[in-house]
Amino acid sequence: MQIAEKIKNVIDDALKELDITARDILLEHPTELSHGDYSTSVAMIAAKGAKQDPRKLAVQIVEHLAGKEDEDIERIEVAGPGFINFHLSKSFYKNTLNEILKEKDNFGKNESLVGKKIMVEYTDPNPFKAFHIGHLMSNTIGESISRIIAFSGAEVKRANYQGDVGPHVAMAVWALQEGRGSLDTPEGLGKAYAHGAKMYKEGKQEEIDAINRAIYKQDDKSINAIYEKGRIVSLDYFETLYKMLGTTFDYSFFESETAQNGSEIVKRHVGKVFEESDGAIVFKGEKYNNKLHTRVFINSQGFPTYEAKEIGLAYAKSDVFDFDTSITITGNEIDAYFEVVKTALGEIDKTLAQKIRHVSHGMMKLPSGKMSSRTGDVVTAEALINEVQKAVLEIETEREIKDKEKNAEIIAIAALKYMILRQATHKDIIYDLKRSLSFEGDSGPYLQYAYTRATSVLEKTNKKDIQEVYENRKETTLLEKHIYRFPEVVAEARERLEPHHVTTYATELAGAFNSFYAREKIIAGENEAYNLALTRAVQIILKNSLHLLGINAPKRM
RNA sequence: GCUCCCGUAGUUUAAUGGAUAGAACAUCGGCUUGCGGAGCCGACGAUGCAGGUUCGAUUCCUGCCGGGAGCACCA
Repeated sequence: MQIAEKIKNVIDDALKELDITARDILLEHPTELSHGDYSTSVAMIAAKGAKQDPRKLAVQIVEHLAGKEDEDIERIEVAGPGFINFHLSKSFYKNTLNEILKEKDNFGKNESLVGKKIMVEYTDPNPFKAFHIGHLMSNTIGESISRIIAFSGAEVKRANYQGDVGPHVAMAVWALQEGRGSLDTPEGLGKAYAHGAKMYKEGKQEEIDAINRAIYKQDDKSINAIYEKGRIVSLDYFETLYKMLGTTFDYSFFESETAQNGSEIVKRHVGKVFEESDGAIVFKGEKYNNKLHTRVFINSQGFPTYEAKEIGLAYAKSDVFDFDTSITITGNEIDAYFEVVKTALGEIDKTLAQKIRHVSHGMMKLPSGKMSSRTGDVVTAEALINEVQKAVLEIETEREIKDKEKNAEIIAIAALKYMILRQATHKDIIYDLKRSLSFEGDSGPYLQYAYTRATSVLEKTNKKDIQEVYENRKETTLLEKHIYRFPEVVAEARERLEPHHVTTYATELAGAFNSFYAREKIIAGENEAYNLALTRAVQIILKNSLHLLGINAPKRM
């Protein structure tokens, strides 16, 4: 049984003996470590209903808890205005340590999602356009969420949805026909797109619309040739990025595939769900919810918009994988549209709509101003990675590392992913170049560094894989108060779909380990066996944490 | 104008309604026998404003101020 659950049961028993009813017993970790490992405020909450002094009630509860201390719970006491604090015992710490040593890569897993099928859709870059920081955010967050729910036992399928048809593609193809940009490289395509987007506004709308039509219909050989080649160049390029970032998709969906079915479904429901307006087919969201607004699903030219394609996508997904939940990860700029689409889908297929969940993340902002792939004023993910990698290589010059380039790339990606995963996902990130090139303090490299240190210590002994520890230390360390909490952190990150809980925890653990490392002599010290076991436990948990964040844990750096 | 999101040290941020609001960067002051200084220890420093609910509010509610995003044929 988990210790938190055990403590709750003990409290529950005492409350029953006192004939006090409490709906939920809230257990928390006091911020102040001297206040113990767990704390509950039940007495203060119950005192209200019972019209008693909270502190006196807490004392009464503790009296009924007397004798319930066992090998795990060392001490229970009343503190402050009526908190009941639980201090765990050395044997609990030792047993947990042994559990970690035994579980290794599995430590922290839970079974709360066993049997559940979950599809996670993320990244969603558009062929012919740049893969920019926004896509890096979606990829980083989506990969981490996928791993966190897989750690909870779910069957996870990763999906990517790419916009390979639509006006943006037509703009690029038009510009390529004009000899702008280049069909051979992703940068060339990006330039073509930027030029086409500019010219669309400057009088070339009709020509570009004609190309858009031709791409949908696939009826023009020379356009098809440009389109096909550009599409492949983009997609191949994206694949190299996914490899670098550590993502393997199970499914790739394309707008060219969802467009037709989406259109047909929308058209079938005209009159009931959708209606015609100014030649377009729209959904009047405000009729269903006053927070929603009207959106065009099929435009007056007969083309499906993002909204109709999204309807097609929902069915395409459920055709290939009978999911219980489908999570889509996007920037929060589409929050309003997504709600409209979901509401419209709910009118068509309530069951399907209820399985769909949207997780939106904030925008990456540059101090210099807004990014726009339309004007070509973008920071691509690749350029960003290269820049950070260069800074890592400078630090690495004096180190003896096998493949410095690759190692620096791993560290650079860690730095960037950490920056994305360190805060609540819905908040905007202000990208600070100077900060992303600094690897001190809260950072991906800081976590990796703690991991390499632990690894290095263990490699110096012949006890890389410690099985069990028997003797406890005289004094418990701060580390022991951290390591047993990892499974709780994973559970919380999963419930809220918020990876930053893992990031924060891992950073605290790394900090505690670095302090421990500075203070204790680990090898050949007074508590060698126990300290080595603690080092091994930290190594295991940091590795598992980094895994959940989608960050590599190098042995050297 | 309407809708949604955000406002915490100089800066970037954390905190299931709980105790003295936790970190990091920057600034200032320290750390050689001990295993990786991308590290450690210390100092300074914060909840936008005004009400309300509560034993208790950064957290919930209302209003205001400030920032961002969205509001019909782009995604």
